[in-house]
Amino acid sequence: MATVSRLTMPPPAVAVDLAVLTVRERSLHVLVVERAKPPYRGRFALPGGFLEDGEDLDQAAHRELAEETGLDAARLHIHQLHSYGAPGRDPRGRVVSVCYVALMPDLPLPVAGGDARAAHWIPVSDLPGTPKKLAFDHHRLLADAVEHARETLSHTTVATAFCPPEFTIGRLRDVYEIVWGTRLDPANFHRKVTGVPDFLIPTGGKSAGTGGRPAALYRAGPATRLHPAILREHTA
Amino acid sequence: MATVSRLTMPPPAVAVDLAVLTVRERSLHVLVVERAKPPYRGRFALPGGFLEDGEDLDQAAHRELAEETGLDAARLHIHQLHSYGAPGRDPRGRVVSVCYVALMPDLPLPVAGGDARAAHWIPVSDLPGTPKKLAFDHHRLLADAVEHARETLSHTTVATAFCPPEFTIGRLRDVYEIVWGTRLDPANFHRKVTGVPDFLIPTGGKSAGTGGRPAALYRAGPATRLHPAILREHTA
DNA sequence: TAAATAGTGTCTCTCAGACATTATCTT
DNA sequence: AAGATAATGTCTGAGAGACACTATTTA
Repeated sequence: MATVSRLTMPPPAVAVDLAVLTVRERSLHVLVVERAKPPYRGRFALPGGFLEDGEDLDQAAHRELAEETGLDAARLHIHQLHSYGAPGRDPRGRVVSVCYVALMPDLPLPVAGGDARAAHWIPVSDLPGTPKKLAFDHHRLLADAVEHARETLSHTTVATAFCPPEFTIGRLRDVYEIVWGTRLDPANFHRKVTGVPDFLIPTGGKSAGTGGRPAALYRAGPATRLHPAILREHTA
Repeated sequence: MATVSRLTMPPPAVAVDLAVLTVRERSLHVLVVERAKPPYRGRFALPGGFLEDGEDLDQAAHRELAEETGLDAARLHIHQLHSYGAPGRDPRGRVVSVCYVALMPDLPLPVAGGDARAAHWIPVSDLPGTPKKLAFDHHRLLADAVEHARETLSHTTVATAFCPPEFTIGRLRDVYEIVWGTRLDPANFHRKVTGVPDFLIPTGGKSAGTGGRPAALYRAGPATRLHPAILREHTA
């Protein structure tokens, strides 16, 4: 029965979209591209594209990320999040989108041209208020991605994905504070993150002049889970 | 470019598959159906089917669950988990499957016939050892679903989805012990779950004779999150 | 010098784990 | 009675939050 209807209906297209997040200028930003063609011509959209032949979903996500940003996607933290298939979510026809979240440090974007379309960082905080800045239902995809990132920070080590290869504990704390929109006690945060085995590996270096005592530099260690979690709510 | 290749390749079909889990006979079970047609004819598979026209993914999951089990899916805990699109995962051609997890109490299954195919509960513990009892890559889907269920128990209230409308704290503890494969201290568990606001609502009733002191009956309250979590590992 | 950031020490409160004790049923 | 399960009480250790205090830089 399902097979019959599959043969008699126009089959849905499968797309892969990416919510690429970074922390810059003290706020969470998302990577968007300006659409060159209808529908939603000229509007911002999450980067993405249709699944190609012989390609797994994860491969498609990596390919799209490389095409849109010119970055080596293999080194980024990228994870499948959710699929969206509401009828009418794409005016061209039936499209099921598999959404991926990617977290990356604040790197310069390649200029538009070649494979890469014009890509921009826009602050996520601008979005909740503004009415439908993004094409399709990408507003919803982004909201889900941000919420997932927020929750994931507390019990995993992915916050380091927002940081450059070497960073201070203060920069790591900035990530938590900016993504969560809260303030964390510097002393307790320091004690917490340095107490998790294999989370932060000291490199021996010291940070340069930032108007305070130089901080020790760390790189991300092999740990992926935080036990116990770093709590976001003070209400326990 | 993505659009071009989409027009020149056979478009993938989109399917929805369900890992329906329950706790019965002191082990975690999954609902499987016997395949009536090739491929994998006669083998067990997770219930599922192709997305129909004008249907959202969640709707398709609910429809499939109702068709396969005859149950009112609206009252069950059902949640999208992950999508799978590896080339070759279905010998008939390109199929992208969106997998859902459903948790339900141990209810009688409708007999085969009508829309419903022959459905069976099989214990999940039988699967890791046995080589490829399930059709397609449903082994992987099931493993991911079970792992998700295990992790979700610790920080949400979904364990009550495995219980009948009224249950004792001992039955709830059974759920945790069976799904996690561990033993939990009855006294500490009781103190923990009764201390979470809006998790368990006393109904005033008492359990019948089970060879011990009658236990108070509860129903699931409106709480969805557990703060702090119920820990599965004793290693902190 | 003041201001800013890094890092350590300490106190308290919450809570998980261990386990003793009491309560109430079935056999 | 004995055994089983339910529920409460108590102690201890781990850890989060609050915050005082020291250390080391820039302006």
